[in-house]
Amino acid sequence: MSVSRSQQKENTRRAIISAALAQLSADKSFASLSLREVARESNIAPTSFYRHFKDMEELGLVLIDECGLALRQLMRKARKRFEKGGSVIVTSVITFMEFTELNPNIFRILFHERSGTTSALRAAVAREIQYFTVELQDYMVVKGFDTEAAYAQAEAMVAIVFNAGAESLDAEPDQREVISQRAITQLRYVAAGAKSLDLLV
Amino acid sequence: MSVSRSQQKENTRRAIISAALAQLSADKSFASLSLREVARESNIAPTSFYRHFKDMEELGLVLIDECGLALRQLMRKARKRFEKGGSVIVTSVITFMEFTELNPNIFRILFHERSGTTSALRAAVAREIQYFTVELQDYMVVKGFDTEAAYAQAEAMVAIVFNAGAESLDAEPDQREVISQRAITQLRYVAAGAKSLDLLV
DNA sequence: TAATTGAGCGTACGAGTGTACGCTCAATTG
DNA sequence: CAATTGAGCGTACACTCGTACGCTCAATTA
Repeated sequence: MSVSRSQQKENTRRAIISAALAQLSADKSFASLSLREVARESNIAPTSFYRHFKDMEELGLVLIDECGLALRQLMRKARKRFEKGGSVIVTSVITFMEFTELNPNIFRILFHERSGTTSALRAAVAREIQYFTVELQDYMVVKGFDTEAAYAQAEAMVAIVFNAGAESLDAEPDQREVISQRAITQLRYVAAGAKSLDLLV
Repeated sequence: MSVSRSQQKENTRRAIISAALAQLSADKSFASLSLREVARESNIAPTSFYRHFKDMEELGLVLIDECGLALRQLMRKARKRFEKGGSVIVTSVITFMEFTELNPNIFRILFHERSGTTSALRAAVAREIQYFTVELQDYMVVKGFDTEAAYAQAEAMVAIVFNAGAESLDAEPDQREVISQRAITQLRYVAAGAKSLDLLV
């Protein structure tokens, strides 16, 4: 009945990570989360935390990684959806808004730590968003934009979508549809503007 | 040589407010600022703080108000500038980027508390940004857009400008120009897109 | 089987927190 | 001039926090 040692360690590690994610909410940011709180929630002694992470910052980086992973999966999902037909913009916004509704805390941690107090976390979040942006940029390049115009367009779109996501976090459920529709309109402005001002050929 | 009592009280109040603002930085958010730290910096006893504010949240709301005021003054400045001629978009972006460079902490508190942990502060920041957006919306309505299209356009522009401001906070000085130029490009996309898709007449 | 390893625990410490309570003493009021 | 008011202070208390240290005891290794 004995459990392998490394297996057990991995279990505890996962327990810590999910304990941390579970505690994050609208009223509890990562910065306000203490090592002891995480330890309590994962049913380990405070000092045992150090067997897995050097400090809270290291845990934070892992959390951001998890969130980034979720974001990348989201992108893949959106891509699959609109490859089956339908408007790229509409599909992307719908997919993204679904995501923020189903995993508000994952989105929250990204959005909050983006302007957070720990520069390592800020950098990590910036990297994840950059990844997201570059992916979109590539798509625009294929459509015939030069790299700079494609990046500007992609960045603007990401800013708009994230802004809508943030707005929806505090909004009443019946406002979400309005927010989505507006984001779609805004993305269309960007797409149409970029096309008329900067599309080559 | 005696100083009026209410005068003295107001002085201390101002001291508390500036002490708080002075302590905020890239590494110190309002949430991580303690009552005792503020008291120390303002040269009063911790308990004297309560003679002026019910708790830190009340101070936070006042700080957001101050920042909102600064933001509104900024808008007026931009307006004056471009009424003297020149591109509205270019002037606005330049004015805004000047602001974030000269008062990084004021911008930081707004940007950070927007996704913060205290719902009252989040609401207060949202209100200030909303004010900013509506002001821009009015301008678009005058240009001939209907109210909804004008709001969508204004909101997108605010999201883009704030995004650029946030980016510039962590950027090297020589990157600021690139960020500004990109923001200008992005705003032009929105303006051109909105014009071609939604402009009446 | 005997020795080693290492995850997890309990204790303990110093530092920092918010705030209750009661005092002082100068400005204000009557 | 006497009484009242209230900003500011010091003390004190009951927390929470991160983490240093040394132990245990099951899984692993040799």
